[in-house]
Amino acid sequence: MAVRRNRFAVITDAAIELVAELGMRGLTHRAVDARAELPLGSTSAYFRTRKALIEAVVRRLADLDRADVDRADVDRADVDRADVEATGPPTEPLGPRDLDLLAGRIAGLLDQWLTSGRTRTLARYACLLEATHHPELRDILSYGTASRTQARALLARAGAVNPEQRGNHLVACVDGLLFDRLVGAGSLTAPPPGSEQSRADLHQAVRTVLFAMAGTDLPETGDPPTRG
Amino acid sequence: MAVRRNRFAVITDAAIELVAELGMRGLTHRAVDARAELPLGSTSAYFRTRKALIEAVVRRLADLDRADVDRADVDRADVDRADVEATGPPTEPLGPRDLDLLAGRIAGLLDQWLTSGRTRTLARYACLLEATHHPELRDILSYGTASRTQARALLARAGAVNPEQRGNHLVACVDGLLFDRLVGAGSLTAPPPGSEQSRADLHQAVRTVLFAMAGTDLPETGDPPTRG
DNA sequence: TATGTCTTTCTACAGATGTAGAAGGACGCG
DNA sequence: CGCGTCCTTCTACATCTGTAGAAAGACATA
Repeated sequence: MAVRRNRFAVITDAAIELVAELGMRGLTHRAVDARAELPLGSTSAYFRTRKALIEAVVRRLADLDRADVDRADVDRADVDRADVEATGPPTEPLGPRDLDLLAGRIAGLLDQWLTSGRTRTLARYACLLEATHHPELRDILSYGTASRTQARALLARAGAVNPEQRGNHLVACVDGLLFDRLVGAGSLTAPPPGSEQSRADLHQAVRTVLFAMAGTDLPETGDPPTRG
Repeated sequence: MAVRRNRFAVITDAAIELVAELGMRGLTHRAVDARAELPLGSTSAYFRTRKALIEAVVRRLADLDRADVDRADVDRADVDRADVEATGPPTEPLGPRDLDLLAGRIAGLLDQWLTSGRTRTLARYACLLEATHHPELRDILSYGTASRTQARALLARAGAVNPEQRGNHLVACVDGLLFDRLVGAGSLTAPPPGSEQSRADLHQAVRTVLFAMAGTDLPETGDPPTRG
């Protein structure tokens, strides 16, 4: 059983790499065998049909992502610790300083997904697109569920006008910023990913959106980020 | 020549449909023939290699999208006509009313891409992902170039602090909102696409982001959009 | 009408792919 | 040790796919 569980992980991880590097088209039983350095036929034995293989990949991605978001736990904990003086009840409203801190943390998570986690992020988007024509995948891929929950709670605490709606908008916008950098859409002018400048730019964007969704005026910041 | 040009359009359009419905994996020479109701082998004759076929699809998508964005021409023209009294030079700063108008227009364009243009939008995202591992595609797919230009100009006119940067952020966020609705990520709670409620929600989101990026305070609006 | 040049259609074929089942082997249990 | 069960590996095969080239047809010009 332990061996079997391990095999599952080995296979799905190799599959994720393939999807990230070659797209959904590169996801074949034999290719996974080769990538995972398993004897030919292994993947086919574990996941008899291609659909089963894809589902396994999606499941794995969903698990990994959920763990990521939960671990990051953008709101809560440290924030309360950050402004210690306001150790009120959890409904204590978030101030601009808190939002600033949160923006930084969200940007950090995104940055991680763009650098060390780039493979998984690419695979995730590929699967999201795949889920468009395979509805059963969408149920597995509870995409953004964790982040959505956090965003709503966060905005509620910040006193946003409509936390449910705004939470969705926030997640969508932040995902947009992520995707934009992922595919390097504005590659001509954009700073190289992982650079300090890229990080700062991302931070700035997240900050702006977060404050907007929270319905709070942006506080004056010492460094109006200049670029170009 | 006219015939040939027509064939190109027929083939690439059929290919786009396939990509939208089945993903990149569904894009094969023979499948395109079938979909376009052309004799078997036609697509293979026009685009000998698969790479050539993909490039043709990407090229077509880029053309169609550019035309869309240019036609929409979110800024300019009507806006100047809208507040007639301020028929100043084109550098006349945009006021909140103008931004409101523009937000509505952007939302309208997005709505169109989500309903009647859904096929093309899906295909575009598939190609964007494909461009990740085929750099040569990225050059063709000048993704968001037109919209980015418009966004920068718009924000510059609105007096944003850093139009270049903010323009990119705006486009990224708006694309995020588009993608979110496209894949129906929050499908459980989201209103059905094309509905009036969906449109209103989208409008609200765009409005918020636009004002944030323009660095302008949101004016009080009579209808604080409630949902849920 | 004969000829040459395109375009279009058809055919071939090597290799990849999805899927199923047989063969082989480890391992615990009587 | 013999046996049954599960996991693993190997093999088979029908189908699909990419790609190339031959055959057939349209069409203008001499």
